[in-house]
Amino acid sequence: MLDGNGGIVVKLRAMNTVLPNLIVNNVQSPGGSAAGSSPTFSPLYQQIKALITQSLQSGEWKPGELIPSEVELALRFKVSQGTVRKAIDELAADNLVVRRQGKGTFVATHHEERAQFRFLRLIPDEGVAGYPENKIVEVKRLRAPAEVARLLDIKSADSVIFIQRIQYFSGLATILEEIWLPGVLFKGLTAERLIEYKGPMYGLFESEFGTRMIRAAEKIRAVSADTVVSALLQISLNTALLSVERVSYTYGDKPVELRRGLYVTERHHYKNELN
Amino acid sequence: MLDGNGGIVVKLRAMNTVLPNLIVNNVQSPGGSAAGSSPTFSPLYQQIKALITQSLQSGEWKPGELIPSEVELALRFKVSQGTVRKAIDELAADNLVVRRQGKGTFVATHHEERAQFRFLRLIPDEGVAGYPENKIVEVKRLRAPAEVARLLDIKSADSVIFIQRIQYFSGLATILEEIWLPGVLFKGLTAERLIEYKGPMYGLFESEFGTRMIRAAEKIRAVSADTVVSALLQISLNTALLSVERVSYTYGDKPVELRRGLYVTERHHYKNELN
DNA sequence: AAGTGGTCTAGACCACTTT
DNA sequence: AAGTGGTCTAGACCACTTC
Repeated sequence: MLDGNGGIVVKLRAMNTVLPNLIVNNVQSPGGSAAGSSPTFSPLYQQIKALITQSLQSGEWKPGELIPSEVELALRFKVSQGTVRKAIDELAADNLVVRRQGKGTFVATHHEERAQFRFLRLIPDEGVAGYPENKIVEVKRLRAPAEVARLLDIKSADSVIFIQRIQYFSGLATILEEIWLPGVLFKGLTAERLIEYKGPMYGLFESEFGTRMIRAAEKIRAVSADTVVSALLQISLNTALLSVERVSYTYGDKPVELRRGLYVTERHHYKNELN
Repeated sequence: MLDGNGGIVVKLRAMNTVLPNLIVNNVQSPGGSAAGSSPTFSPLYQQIKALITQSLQSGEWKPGELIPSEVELALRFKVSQGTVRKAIDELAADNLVVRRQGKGTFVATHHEERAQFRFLRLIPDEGVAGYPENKIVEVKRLRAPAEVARLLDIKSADSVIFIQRIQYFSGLATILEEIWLPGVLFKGLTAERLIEYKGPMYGLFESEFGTRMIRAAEKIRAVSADTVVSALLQISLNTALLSVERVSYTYGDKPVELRRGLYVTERHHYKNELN
């Protein structure tokens, strides 16, 4: 059955008992346009990527930690270093890990300068971006409103945590934000924890609650400030504001945060790069 | 002087006269921490990428056309196919080319379904996105205002083309847009050309004026509709609108378009993915 | 059957960091 | 000196498209 000298060896290796869950490349009998070309095919490096992602999700390697070297992973998965390399390339492109030449590959974390502005796109028109002051207005638990439950993919009966906060840039109230989190994932989250914690909220979620946000989708609109909002942000009634609705996802494309921000854009703007 | 058997051969090849402009890896004499580690170093695949980009920019291969195969390019540049492959991988990630398995690699073009919504991020809240109707309000030539000249990196004395248009989604005025273009690059651009041309404006720019937009940076704010704007968009005075200021760039990070859009976000939203 | 991009391997050497 | 990721090569085979 040996029809090559390189590729087939790999397939046999991948088929052995060390990693029975690896799906192997389709080896179709020649000439057979056999019925149903298997739809479950996936390249080896994608399978390796999925396995590494599982280890990230399970916490085998925690945010900020060093993961095994490419050589080690290649031995572990019984594939070549090049295949592991391609898997890690994609994980790095997805911002799940960070490569550092000479040192190794690290699990990405929200506790880093470079990660700070990935989810905070409001930039001062002039000067450099600073991290805002944070004022927690309210924290409470309640049953999920229908719309919140729908977007978080939970039941309406389930408990959610609601947070309202104001962020100040250079002392000026600039962002009014309302956040909904699934209660089951953020059990010990209280106003005290939020107030005492300095640094980005996603850092807190990652370190204290084991939930890491890896991507988000935003819907942006322009709205007018009503009386409640204008009082909280200390602006005139009917001031035009950016409304930013965000759904954040963790591993497995699972939605774990719903957020609505109202941004004052007198001296700031939302920055977006189209590539 | 032969201290290896693989790598050094490549370097010698790269050093030959076929491509004198290729910068070769630093080959430092062993033991010599020689003064001034050359700061102009760049990996081979980056040099290949730059060479291919030059050919794209010069029009050797035009938008929509097939570029030479990886094997051909490898022969032409006297490097391995793998190195060409990595260069093209990055060009594909930058949306400068599109790979199609079994067919080849094509120069990206704005005349494609998939490219339509790369620069148009306003999405209907419900239903599927359709391409808007276009109404040209005004086209004129004038000397560049100071701010426009600054952003387009031209002189204030230089001529620019100003376009004002309204876009209708499902018959409703939704986007009021003002566009400034460097006069020298868009000589024959008239209201007639714009009106008769069906399809995306960037397609027209690419096909008729040889200027291809490859990326853009946007600044988004919320503003209130004044009397002029509310009349043009047929909305109430002081309606909150999205203001989207865009600078678009062509090859070599050269700014070639300035655009300001005012978006009605009653039934639409600006969609953004944070990765 | 031939040609294209896509995957996978194996091995060499380079650049950078730490010991 | 040893270990890490980064670059480059060479060759095999696979998947897809076209002739």
